[in-house]
Amino acid sequence: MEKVYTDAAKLLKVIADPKRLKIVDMLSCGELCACRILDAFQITQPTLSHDMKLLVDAGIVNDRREGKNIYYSLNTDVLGQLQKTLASIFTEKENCICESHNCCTD
Amino acid sequence: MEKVYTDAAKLLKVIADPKRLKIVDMLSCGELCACRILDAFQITQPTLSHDMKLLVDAGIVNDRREGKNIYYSLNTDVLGQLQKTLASIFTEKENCICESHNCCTD
DNA sequence: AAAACACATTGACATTCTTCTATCTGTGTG
DNA sequence: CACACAGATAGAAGAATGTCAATGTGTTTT
Repeated sequence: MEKVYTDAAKLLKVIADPKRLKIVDMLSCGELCACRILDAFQITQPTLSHDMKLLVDAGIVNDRREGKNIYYSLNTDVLGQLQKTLASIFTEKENCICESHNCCTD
Repeated sequence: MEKVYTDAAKLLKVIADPKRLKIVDMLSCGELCACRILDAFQITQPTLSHDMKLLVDAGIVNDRREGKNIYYSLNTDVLGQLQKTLASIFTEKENCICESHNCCTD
């Protein structure tokens, strides 16, 4: 499968979850430490840790240690790029990704 | 979990797959029948049928029968709305979804 | 140094997703 | 009407995901 699709799908898979979507929304207002995020959910600490790892590994979120705490923030570049990719997939255009892959020719 | 997130997550889960992302991209260039889509992939007919059902059930794709064939097309409204929701989740704004749910207050 | 705190990792279990084979349904054709 | 064709549905097996309790790791405090 073409890299455009597999790359975008990997990112989408990570945010295709209400919990992680809410985490991204929270982080869009600024950096937050894990404990603050945990407060907003009814999940155990390991579960949040696992979700944060998915977000960080995907490059969607950055992490930073400050003393005992880990602070998370959004990687807006990655999210911005994802939005552009989706726009290009959702809409027909001159430089349609579709055409460049010869998937719409008769 | 807030409806904004669960609703968006449902849509994202459906398109968080390279195959279905490519299908959406193909459809962005115009209506296609199932057999044409099937040609672009190395999957069996029931597998495609299952994927198309996910897309149709999510409201992302419309289906229409014409004789023996089923024609699929994009529901651009749903995708447009999804893009707006994502934009509102990814970026901090006056009317941040986040704030309206009291998840970023100290 | 020992204890406490914040978070990560491990391992297990249940759920969901993916994809297949086999079969069914609806539509047109001889 | 019988047959062929396009696609849907059912059922099953394996893979991936979500979540937890238990434990490990790094950091600060006493």
